[in-house]
Amino acid sequence: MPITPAAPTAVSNPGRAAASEARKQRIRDAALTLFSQFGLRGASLDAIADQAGVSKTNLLYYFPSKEKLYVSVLQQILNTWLEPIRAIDADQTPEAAIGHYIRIKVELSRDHVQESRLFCLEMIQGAPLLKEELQQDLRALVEEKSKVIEHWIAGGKLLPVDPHHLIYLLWGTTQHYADFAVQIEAISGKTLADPDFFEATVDNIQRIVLGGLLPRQAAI
Amino acid sequence: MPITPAAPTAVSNPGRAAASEARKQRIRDAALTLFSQFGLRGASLDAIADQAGVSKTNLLYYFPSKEKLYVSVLQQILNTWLEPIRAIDADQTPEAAIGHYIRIKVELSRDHVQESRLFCLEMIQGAPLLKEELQQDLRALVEEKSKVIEHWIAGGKLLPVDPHHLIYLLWGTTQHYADFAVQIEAISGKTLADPDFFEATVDNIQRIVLGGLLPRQAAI
DNA sequence: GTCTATACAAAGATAGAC
DNA sequence: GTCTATCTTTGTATAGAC
Repeated sequence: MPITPAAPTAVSNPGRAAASEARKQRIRDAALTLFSQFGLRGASLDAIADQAGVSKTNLLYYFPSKEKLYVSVLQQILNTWLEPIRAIDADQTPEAAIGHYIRIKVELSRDHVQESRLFCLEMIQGAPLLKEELQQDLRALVEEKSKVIEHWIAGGKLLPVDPHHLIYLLWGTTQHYADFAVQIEAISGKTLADPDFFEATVDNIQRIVLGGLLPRQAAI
Repeated sequence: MPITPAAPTAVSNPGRAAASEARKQRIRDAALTLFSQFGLRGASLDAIADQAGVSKTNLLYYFPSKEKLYVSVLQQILNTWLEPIRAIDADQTPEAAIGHYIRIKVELSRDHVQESRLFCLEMIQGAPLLKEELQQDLRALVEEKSKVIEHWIAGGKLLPVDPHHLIYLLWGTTQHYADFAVQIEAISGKTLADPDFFEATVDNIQRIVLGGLLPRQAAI
């Protein structure tokens, strides 16, 4: 047994740093659960510490303040969050690229509900802690992908559409399944955890966005 | 001067009830502002009273507890919120009905940002105070309008689509402009208050949803 | 109806022992 | 690194005077 995770003794214990990081991650996970439900102010350190299985004092040893903890959680999310849009590439057909993007985003809504909700909460509050990064990184990323979409349109592969609004529609529509899951469950009686409902969700969004609702006329 | 709004004397003063209701409404408005930003727990009565221009004690005279106030605010929202979907009617063409619905909902996102956000917050938290009404009224309403959509599909006026998912797409997409306004402003530099941006938003959503993105083939 | 004063609990954060 | 005890602030709510 080379590693003793609970060893509280000396300084340069092998595995000590790892154990410390593991505990920090446990606290972040608990924080995500509570922040995503009640927001920064609404969640208490008491409740977070309880959920993480540590004492409040101990939590404050790892994260010196509530806000530091909150920022630390948000930071982790942003990385996950911008991944799918990065994958959009001019070499793909728009059908494949957008269809795939929809699927990936619905998967995110299924597998990372809490992240989606915390992100949403932060936006609703005016994103005081994320505004900078939105205006820098995200804006640049969207601009880059908008060019790809315009390239498709110029090549006649896509009907004319404002790329920004297309992106907003894709975001809004897919995130809705995470943020409003309660409403969806109240109405449809299903969640994305149900494989059939998941596939139906992806399929319907893809069909509406790509093909539209109105029957095609015979003429061009 | 038959009406003395500030008269603190007797009981059956004419205009007394009206003045009382006006003050209650001012408190509700202030509560909406703060609840929609920080949630039920995150908003303090102190801040709400301050925003409404009354003392905290006085606020508690009109609304005996924080939760009562919160519920009172939510109740008002729900009515506004279900209005647009009620207007959907089988006698319209689907193009007109859905096109109009999109416009109305984007108007809501422009004119009732705070309501949209508070509704979103409540959903994210699992809608503890609204779940009942969602499962009853809203579910029935959606079921009714889904029949209209299916009627259109059966008549060949609409391509086959699951009505529920269509409704979720319309909700998600339009509300996004209220709830994620900060993000949109960070990227596009515009808000729905800008008439051009408003029209572009309505137009693009309508075009994507009704017409789709892929160019029509020559054949049927 | 409105105010001052206050009770009482919860919550963030620190001090210091071990 | 972890714990107990404690300080301080904030926040909901009530009592009672005017």
